[in-house]
Order: sequence, then structure tokens, then C-alpha cells
Amino acid sequence: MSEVTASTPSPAAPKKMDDIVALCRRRGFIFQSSEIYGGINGFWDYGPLGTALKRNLKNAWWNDVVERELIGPDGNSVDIVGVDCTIIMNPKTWVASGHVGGFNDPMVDCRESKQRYRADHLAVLGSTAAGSRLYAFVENDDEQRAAAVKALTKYEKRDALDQAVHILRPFMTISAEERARTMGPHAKEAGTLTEPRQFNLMFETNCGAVKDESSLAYLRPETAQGIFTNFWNVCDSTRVKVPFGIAQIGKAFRNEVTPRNFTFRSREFEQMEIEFFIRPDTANEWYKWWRDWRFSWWQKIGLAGANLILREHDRDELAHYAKEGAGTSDIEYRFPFTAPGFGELEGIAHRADFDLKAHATHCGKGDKMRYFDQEKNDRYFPHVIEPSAGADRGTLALLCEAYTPDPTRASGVYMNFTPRMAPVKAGVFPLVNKDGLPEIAERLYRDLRRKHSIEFDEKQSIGKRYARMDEAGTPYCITIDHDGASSGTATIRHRDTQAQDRVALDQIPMWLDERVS
RNA sequence: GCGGGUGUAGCUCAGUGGUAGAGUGUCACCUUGCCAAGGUGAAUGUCGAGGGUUCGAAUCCCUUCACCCGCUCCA
Repeated sequence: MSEVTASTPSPAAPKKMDDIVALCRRRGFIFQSSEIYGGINGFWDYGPLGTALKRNLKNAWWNDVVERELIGPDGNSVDIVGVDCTIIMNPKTWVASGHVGGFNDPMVDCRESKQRYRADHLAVLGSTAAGSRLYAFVENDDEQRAAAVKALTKYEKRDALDQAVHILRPFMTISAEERARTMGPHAKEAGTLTEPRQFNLMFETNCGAVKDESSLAYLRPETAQGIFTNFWNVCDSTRVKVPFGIAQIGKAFRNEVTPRNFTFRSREFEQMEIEFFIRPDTANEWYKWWRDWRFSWWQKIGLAGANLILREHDRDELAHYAKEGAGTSDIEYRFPFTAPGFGELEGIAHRADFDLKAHATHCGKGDKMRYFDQEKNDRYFPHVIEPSAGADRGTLALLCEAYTPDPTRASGVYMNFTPRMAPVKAGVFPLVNKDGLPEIAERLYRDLRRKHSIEFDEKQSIGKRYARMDEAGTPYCITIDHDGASSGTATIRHRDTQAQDRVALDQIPMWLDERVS
């Protein structure tokens, strides 16, 4: 960890994840997927309020990234176009990206040493004598092989050694009974190795009626490859010129070994990704600009406190595609379940030309697919700066950040979403359910609803209605009272302070527009 | 994947072998009228699931699922 940037040094509020999960369920933010059947590990559904919150987050991202003008480090407008690609792609995509191959292998865990080995790289050495110990070692590791031989000769009595027929076999071929008396390479006791297990993180499916090798397909484990494979299409069909970006919001799937921490590590999740294509010699300045702009964006939508940090990766934790280059950094949030540590919201990586080159090579056209830079009269594979954010993680961070315990108020808690992110922008209430107040309130409600998400409630006491809106995170509550009915005004209650303004009815639409847009 | 913990009403929980409960919330009506007020009434349970023991299981046993915590993993 070489660089940490925090906005303010204030300590994190003591929030309990269980309480946040309970509120999410109680108020309809997030439910367990297929809960009536006992749920399913790693999958979550959004309820009415959660769907609105997540949609607000995605809309804000799309709006700020693709639609609104953004000024880049060179003072020019940043050019970004959108795509929306399929979840299932030609399987060759995942060979080119490196997802098939490196992560498809059977692995063996050692319960004692906590080491993990490629099962097809392990071999065992031992004797055929009944019940004798076997010694596992990594085949191409001479040191381990020597250690295994030494351990074997030390373990077996000399006469047994003379008579015993020694075996040397791949670990993959031994039985469960033999495995139970096998010593792991780093273990002190026998029988600590698990059976070989596939750790393929990609979900598999079959495309077409026939289920065989030829129909095998994968659910995409990241949205990025849809962008890379469409790079040439976008160049040919639009008038984009490097530097430019392609943005996409979409679902991705990873068969995580251990889904954990509410929606933080789900097996089905949504990404908001930009692949920004640049000339290789401008990587540093674009990388820094994207990193800083993305950090300030998260702050702007409501993660402004000390719980948000920007963390530059150390060299040794860089991904295979980012070893050389401008760098990689994470925007991280201090979730209640990671505190005092942080969990990743977005990664900003300089992926160099790894992906475009890989696809050019695998599709067989190679250098012919280089980008032609008319201005410089130069051909090259553009480098890529990738800001890749998690929509579900972002939503979860907004929920955690907004959750504000307040024992002094009836609800005991309120959600202080920024108005732009709030699922409901305002509640409109008649103070009493008579004397013509409901009619006035309903007219105002219908007027405001033409542009915003508004809730109308005439039931029960006004305090109850305020309390419900506090838990939904609604920033404003507009109440028609008797004074207002006669003077053409209403009171507007501010969620965070509980203070009230009196505003003329005909001014309220504009008043609200200014604050929630 | 390993170890530990927890599953009973929307939520918080009580109930240790003998009729499934409380508070709170939700809904309706009355009343009141600016912060979950009061009154009356109502609805709501696969006691996580499956199996076993037993005359009888929310309760004991086995298996399994889900969630939480610590490891592991996170290309």
C-alpha cells in the first residue's frame, strides 16, 4: 500500500451490518433470491426501493460518463460511446482473454498448511506396503522431490525399504484411501489434502440442443470482453478517434468459491465499465486523470466521508495484464464487514494493449487489426485505461453510508442518501385526512409525479409517515396543513435536520427540481 | 474449502418432549392533528428443509440448506 487518500480523518460511525441487512429486507431494498425455497448462495434480489436506488446509481454513471460533457486532461471533451453486449459470447473470446486455460484446473487444498496446489502438478511417492505413508510433491520442484524421497526413506524401516516396491504416480490417480495416508508437501501430518476440485470461476452452459463439448459456452465473467471484441465495429461505424472510450453496464457471472458479505461478493453481479482507448505514450496522464475523476465521482454521489479511499496497487499485486504500465488503483469503501479494512468498489487499471492484441492474434488477423491514426499517420494497438466499477457494490456502499442510527427519532434510524440517489424524492401528505387537505395534497402529488418519484400517504399519524420516509431515505416531506390550505402553501420537512420550510404550492415543483436533479 | 456461531410472525425475540407466544410493525375503523399518540378490531407461521427416535418433536439424533464471524479464495 503505497498511497492512501482519505477525504477527512473522522472515525467511522459504528454501524452493524446485521442492522443494515434487516432494514434492507424490512423496507424492501434487498431480498435473498428465491427465498421461499431457502435462498441460493451468492444471489440477491432488489426490492422496490433497492431497484430504484441501483437504477439511480447506474443512471448517474451513464449520464455522467456517456451523456454529459466531460473535459479531459488535454482540455478537450472526452468522447465516450455506449454498447450493450451479450452475456454469452463465442467461447474463443475467453481463450483469448485468458479466462479459459489458466483457471480451469483441478486444485488440491491442504487443510493443515493452507497451501493450494494444481492437482495435475502433484505426484506421490511411496511403497506398496499396506498402510504405509505416501508423500506428495510438486513434480517439477526438485527440492520437494528430494524432501519426499528423504522422508520416505526415513519413515520406512530398512528391511521394509528393501522389500517394498516403490511407486511414483500422479496425484490425480490415487484413491481416497491412499489420499488419507498421503503427506502434503508442506504438511506435518498425513491426510490433510482434499480431493482434487475444479475451480473454474466461469459458469458453463450449452448453446443449442446438443449438450457436448462443441456446444459448450460460458456466462461472461466480465463485461470488458464485449467491449474489446466490438472495438473494430465501433471504430468502423462511428467517427470516434483515439482517445475515446466505450462504456457498458451489464451483468457478469463468477462462480465464486465463497460468496460472502451480503451482496458484496455475489455470483451474479452488474458491472459499469469503461474501456478508454489511448495512444500508448499518453497512458500516464490518462491513467491519473481517470483515477482522480472516478474517485471524485463516488464522492459526489454520496460517499464523501473517510470511508472512501483511493489506493494505488503495489507492483506485486498487479494483474497479469498490468505488470508493466502506468499502474492500477482501487477505489475502496470501508464497509461495516471490512472495517477497519476496505473493500473494492472500482478498479482503475492500465491494461496496455493486452486485450486488443490478444483478440487480434486469436481471430487470426494479427497486425492487420492495428488502429490507424490518421493524424499521426501511425498504426498501433491502442492502450486501454479501464475504470471498472461494481453497480451492486456501489449500491451496497450507498446503503451502508446512508444508514444513520439516531435514537432521538421515532424510526431509530434514517437513510441520508443524496437527493440524486434517493429512491423516493419527496413524500406528499395531508396533515389530516379531512377538511379538503387530501384533495390539495393529491393535486400537488400528481403535479410533482410528472417528473419525479414521489410518494403520497394520507394514512395514520403524520409522525408515522415521516418515520417511514426516514427509513426509505426520502429527503423531503411536503405536508399540507390547515394554514397552508388557506394561504396556498405547504411545509417542507428536511430529512436530515427535521427542520421545516414553508413554501408556496406553485413554487414547490421548481423548489424540488433544483434540489433533486 | 476449513473452523466457529445462528435459523420460531415483516422485524426483535421468548418458548428444552405435551394446544405455537410476546413486543413491534402491517391493515381496517374511530378519535386526534407536525414527528412511529390513543382506542377497537383484523390478518400474518413450511418453528430453514428432509429424515430418524418417541404415544407425542420448535425442543433429542442424523443429513442438508441459508446467513453471520475468523481463515482461504477473489485471475
